Amino acid sequence: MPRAARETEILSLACRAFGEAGYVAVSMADVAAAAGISKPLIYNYFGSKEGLFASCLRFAGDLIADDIDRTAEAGQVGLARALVTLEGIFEVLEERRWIWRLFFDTTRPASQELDAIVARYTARLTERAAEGVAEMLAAAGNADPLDAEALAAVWASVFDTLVVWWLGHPEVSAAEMTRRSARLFVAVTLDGDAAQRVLAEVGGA
Amino acid sequence: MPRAARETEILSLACRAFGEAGYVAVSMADVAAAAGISKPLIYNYFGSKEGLFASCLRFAGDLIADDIDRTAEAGQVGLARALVTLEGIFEVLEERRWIWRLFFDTTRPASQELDAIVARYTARLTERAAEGVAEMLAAAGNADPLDAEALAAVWASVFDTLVVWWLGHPEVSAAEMTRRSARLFVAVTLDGDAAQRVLAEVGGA
DNA sequence: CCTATATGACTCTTGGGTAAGTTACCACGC
DNA sequence: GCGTGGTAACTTACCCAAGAGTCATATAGG
Repeated sequence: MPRAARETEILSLACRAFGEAGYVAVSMADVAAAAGISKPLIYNYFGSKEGLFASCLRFAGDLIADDIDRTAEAGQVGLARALVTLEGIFEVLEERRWIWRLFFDTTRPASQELDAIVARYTARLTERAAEGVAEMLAAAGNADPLDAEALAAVWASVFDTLVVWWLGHPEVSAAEMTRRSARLFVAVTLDGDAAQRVLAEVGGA
Repeated sequence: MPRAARETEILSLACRAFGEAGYVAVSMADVAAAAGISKPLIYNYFGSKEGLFASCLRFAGDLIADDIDRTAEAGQVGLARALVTLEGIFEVLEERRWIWRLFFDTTRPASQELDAIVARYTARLTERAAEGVAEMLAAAGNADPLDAEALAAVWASVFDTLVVWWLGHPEVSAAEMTRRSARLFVAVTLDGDAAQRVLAEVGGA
């Protein structure tokens, strides 16, 4: 089998393995066995386990980051923007949901190379998140920079949680997830009066 | 040093190490070095790495679960309930924030014993979360069980994210975090109209 | 015959776990 | 007071499995 085809196959299997089980839980022998080849061939093509993971990140990153940029141009703001972004993510991930988790894998080794790749791809995502969060806080008359930081973290984790929940429910389609997300946002926002009441109680500025 | 005192010291250091770095990233040699003792002593007192982690979970669980029950009795519903719960958690964790992460450590080995301990302590938390989520969805006229499941997951991750963000900002007090959380909830809920507009667009039931 | 594809059979490090022994302390009979 | 034995606290030096990474070698197409 020619190198290019073999590399693609290995990469695809590795993405799934890393995404589903996490970096530490996947051994090079596992990947080799899944691909029906021997370990040295993977080392020949990808150099190291870290190198293989780096290739997975680049593959997944190109897929996701482009979509984030695309949906950001729809011109929505606030929660509507969040929902449009989610819709795009669900569509892109439909047949390869596990690649999402590569970027949130806490078991990957602390290496400058991997950090740089993750940062490169998440930069666009976090930038878009920061824009969306800034819109929401501005609408509420809130200019606290730490609030913005915390809210961006919360949004990222909401996205992550919805995708991970979806991973555990393979029968649910991307379109259904989009509708579900919208329903959940509506349910939560309906309770806004309660939030303001509590805010007044705890004396929040 | 007598056994009880030594055990307490090891446990305290192990909780911090596991909580901050995660199960896989902490070696028994690390813990031993931090405690200024040798590895076999830890094995003598805790049996295994998993046993040590189990003890950490029990220690942390007793602290947190009691508080969840306490705040649940305040009788709040919906977002107000979420905020009261968060307030209690922030107070309890003030001086040992890292123990929160023990229960969300995805790098722990898949063992029946650990699963049981985590389940025992999180049962109360997830039960309370399910109640709160049900209240919110009922108010929105939503009876979809999968929506409830997904929203409970989202809430848990929002709590987790806020605590983890707080971990990274040691100078912020528990009271400040409570106020911050309330402000963020208000900012998000203000945008409810947008959510309903999008829901109509995507055709959500 | 030469290069790309491919492998079996290694090495070496990491880290969980253990066997066997050493020291410190304390109760107790004299 | 003081040997003395027993036990709790503690360590050194090791074993062993898992898994990352390598080397010498084999085969097959141009």
